[in-house]
Amino acid sequence: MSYISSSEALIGKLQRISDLGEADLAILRGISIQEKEFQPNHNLVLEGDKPSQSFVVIDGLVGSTKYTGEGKRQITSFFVIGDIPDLHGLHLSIMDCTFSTLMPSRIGFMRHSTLRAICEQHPRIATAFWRSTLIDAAIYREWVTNVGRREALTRMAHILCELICRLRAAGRIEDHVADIPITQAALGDALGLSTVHVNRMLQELRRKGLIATSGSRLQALNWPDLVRAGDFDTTYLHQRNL
Amino acid sequence: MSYISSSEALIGKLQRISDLGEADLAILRGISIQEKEFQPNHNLVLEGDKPSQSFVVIDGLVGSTKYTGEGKRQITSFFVIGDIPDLHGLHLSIMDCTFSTLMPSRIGFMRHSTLRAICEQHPRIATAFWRSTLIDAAIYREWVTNVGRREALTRMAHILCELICRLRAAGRIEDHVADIPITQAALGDALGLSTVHVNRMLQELRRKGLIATSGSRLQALNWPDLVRAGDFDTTYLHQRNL
DNA sequence: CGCGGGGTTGAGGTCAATCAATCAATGTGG
DNA sequence: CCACATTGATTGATTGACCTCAACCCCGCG
Repeated sequence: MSYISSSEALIGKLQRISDLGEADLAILRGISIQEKEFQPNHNLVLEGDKPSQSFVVIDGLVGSTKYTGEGKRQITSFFVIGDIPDLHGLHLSIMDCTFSTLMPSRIGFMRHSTLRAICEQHPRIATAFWRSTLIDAAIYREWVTNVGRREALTRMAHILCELICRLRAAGRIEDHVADIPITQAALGDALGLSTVHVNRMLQELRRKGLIATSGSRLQALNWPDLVRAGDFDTTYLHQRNL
Repeated sequence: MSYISSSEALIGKLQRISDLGEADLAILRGISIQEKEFQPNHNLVLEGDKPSQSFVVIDGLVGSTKYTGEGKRQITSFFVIGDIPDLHGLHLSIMDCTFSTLMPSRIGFMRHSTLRAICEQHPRIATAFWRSTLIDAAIYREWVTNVGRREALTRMAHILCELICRLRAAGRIEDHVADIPITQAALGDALGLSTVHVNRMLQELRRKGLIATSGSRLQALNWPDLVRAGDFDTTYLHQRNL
C-alpha cells in the first residue's frame, strides 16, 4: 500500500463528501498536523477526556468504543483513512466514548484552536466538517439497526460490506480485496456477538462462497450476493462515488 | 401540559445546549415556522426523500426509524420537545431514515434556505445547530451500545432513564412522572426486542418497585435504583443542567 | 522450546423470539 | 344500547439463536 501524507488523507476524504474550491484546499493543506504511529489496541482518546485536539486517520483502522457497567465492550463505529473520528470533540467538551486503534495505525493530530479559526473564516470548510460529522451519525444510525434487528449472519455480511465500501472509497481496495488485520474479537464487539459466533458466521460466509480470507486479507468473492446477504444499501454512507 | 410556541421549543433546546446572546435569540425568534398537528404513527419524512425543510418537535414524541430488508422496524432514536430530528438533512441531501410520530405530536417546519442563510450570517447559531446534531450522534452511539451489549432488562431501564432525563430537561416532567403514551411495540422496536419481552421487562421493573405505570403515565419510583438498573450515565446527553 | 494471542471446534445452557390465546379499552354502525 | 371490530397489553408454551465454557490448534516470537 502506498504511503500518503496526512493532508492527502484529510483532503481526499473531504473532497469525497463535499465541494471545495482550490482556495479551500490550500487552507486545508496549511493545517499543521502532528503525525504519530500506534500499535493495535492503543487508546487515542479516553471517555471522559476533554481534548484540545482532534485526529485524522492517516492509515489503519480506529474504533469508537464504549464499555458497559459490566465491562463489556461495544465498538460503535469504524474509522478508516481520512476520517476524523473525534471531530465532534470540537463542540462537545467531554468525550462520551473511547477511541482506539484496531490495527497498526498512523494518526495525525490537529489543534481545536486551528480548526475553529478555519471554520470561522471559511464557511465552506466548516460545512464540510459538519457534513463529515453528519455522515458519522448516519453510520451510527445504521449500526443501531444492524445490531438491533438483523440476525448474526446478515449483520456480519453487512459490516463487511460497509468496511469494503469505505476502504474502496478511500482507495485502499482493488478488486474487492481488503487488507484489514482486524481480530474476530473486534468484529464481535462491533456486532454485539461473541467471538465464537463471529468465527462461525465467517465460516458460513466462506462456505457460501461470498468471501475468502487468508491472514489479514479479506476478499469479496461475490459482491452482489454479499450485498444481498448483508441487506446492504450504500445510501447511508452519503458518498458521491459509490 | 402547558402549550408552548414553536419558537420557545426551539430556543429552549438551543439554550440548553449552547451559549446564545440576545441578538442570536432575536434572530431565532424571527424564523418562520409552519405548525401542524399529527396523529401517532404518521410519517413526517421518508427514507429516500430529499426534503427542503427541517422540523422541530413542539410537542409529542418523534422517532427516527429504519426498516430492514426483512421488514423489521428499528427505531434508532427518540426526539422530544425542542429537538430537530432531521436537521442533518440541511447538509445530507438524501434521507437515510424515516421520521414518524410515536404519539400525537405538534411539529414545526422550517425551510432549509432560511436556516442556511442564518447559519452563514450568525456563526454562533450555526455552531449551536451543529452541536445539536452532534448530541444526536452521541445518543446514537449510546443506543448502539445499549442494543449491542446490554441485556433486555438493563436495556429497558436505560431507555426509560434517557426518556425521563430528556423530558425533564425539556420541562415536561415533575417529580419523575412522565406522560408518554408510547406503545410497547415502539419500545420493542427501539430496543431490538419483541413486544412480548418488552411487556415482561416492564413487569419486572414494576415488580422491583422501580417504576409505576398507569395508562400513559410513567413514574420513576426509585430514581437511583432505576439508574443503576439501567447502567445509565447522563454524560452522553451533553446537557448542562442535569 | 515454551509462551501467548488469535483462531477453531464441540457440548450444553440460557435468554429472548415465536406462536397462539385471552383480555381490556375504545370506537363504530345498526 | 348492543354486536362487532380494532388496538394494545398480557400470559403460557415451545422453539431457537446465540452465549458460555472448555478444549485444542496454529503460528510468530523471545
